Amino acid sequence: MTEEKEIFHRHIQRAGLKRTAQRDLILDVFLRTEEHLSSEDLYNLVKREDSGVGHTTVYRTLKLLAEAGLAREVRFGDGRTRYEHNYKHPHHDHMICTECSTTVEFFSPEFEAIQDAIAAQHGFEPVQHSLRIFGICPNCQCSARDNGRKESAAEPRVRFTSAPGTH
Amino acid sequence: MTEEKEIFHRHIQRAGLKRTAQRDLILDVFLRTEEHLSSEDLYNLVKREDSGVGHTTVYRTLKLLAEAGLAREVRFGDGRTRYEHNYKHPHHDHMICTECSTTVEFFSPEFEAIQDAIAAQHGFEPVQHSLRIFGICPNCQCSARDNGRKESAAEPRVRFTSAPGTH
DNA sequence: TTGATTGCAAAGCATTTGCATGCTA
DNA sequence: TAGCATGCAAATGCTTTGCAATCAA
Repeated sequence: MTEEKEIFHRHIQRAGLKRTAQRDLILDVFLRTEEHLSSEDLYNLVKREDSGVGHTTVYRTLKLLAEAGLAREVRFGDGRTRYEHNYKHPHHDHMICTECSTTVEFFSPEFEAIQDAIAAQHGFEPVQHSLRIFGICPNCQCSARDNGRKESAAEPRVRFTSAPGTH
Repeated sequence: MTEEKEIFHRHIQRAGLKRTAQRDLILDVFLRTEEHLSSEDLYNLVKREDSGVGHTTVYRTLKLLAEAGLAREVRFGDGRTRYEHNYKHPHHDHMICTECSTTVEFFSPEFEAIQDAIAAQHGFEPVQHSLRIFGICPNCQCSARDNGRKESAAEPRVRFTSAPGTH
């Protein structure tokens, strides 16, 4: 954690920016929270410790953290940007429950290999990738079974709406 | 194409909806365009043929097409929803150029297999997935070389901004 | 005739920016 | 002291909804 702070301050210096109490606090709270935080989530957490910090600053600081390599943007399909730890949290992908939004992180070397192969096949120089598997988590599968499949074919206007996320 | 229209009308009937000239036109234009269209893109195309059609109708009709299984939502990381053909355009993933936004579609059976395996590993019932590989396309790699790497390390406020898309 | 459809205008939302004030370096 | 940072308010951009008028079945 101290290491991350050093990285942050070094980044700030290199970029000709300034160290401030807000930025320090925001980084601190971010580091203490092992979750996928939206700028608003983090804002709420930070506000608890210093109600004077504004949403804008949190938003801007998250971008700064991403620049510094400490945070990484993730998007799960609800229209909001989240951030996860990036430093010493190597690349991984996500599986997201379409029912309860629980997310599981995973890493598959085979995946990485195939991806590079595909990129090469098309002459692309790979930069990054985003893989999200949407599915129903074990928990929600059980609840569905318990509830005895509530939606059969009765409603007047059927909800055909496609599953969340992108394809 | 006639087939798609039948599917659409059948869907409309089944759902107790109504067939309208606007919907027919929107579907028609959509089918004629083999691209990833945002609701606004499609709106602009449709307007050329009937300036009376509103953006809202296009937007709503695209959702309808998705329900009917004719269109499929895709998101490439700029914050806008696009639609691509879904009928007789089996599942595939995308590779997106971070420079010029060119997209290449691809399909990898190995991928599909591994994904199911991963889902199973975690007890998830897979619903769908989204894989996007961001990279630099052959074309842009050349232009970069031609321009002699314009950005070295001179600018006052360096752009560390992370690559587009999610991770 | 009934109820879905349309399209305008306006609301929602998350994100981003303008700007006067406040603070690091 | 110069110039970056802050945070409020307001703008943005895309998406979604309210609603009165219109139209398909």
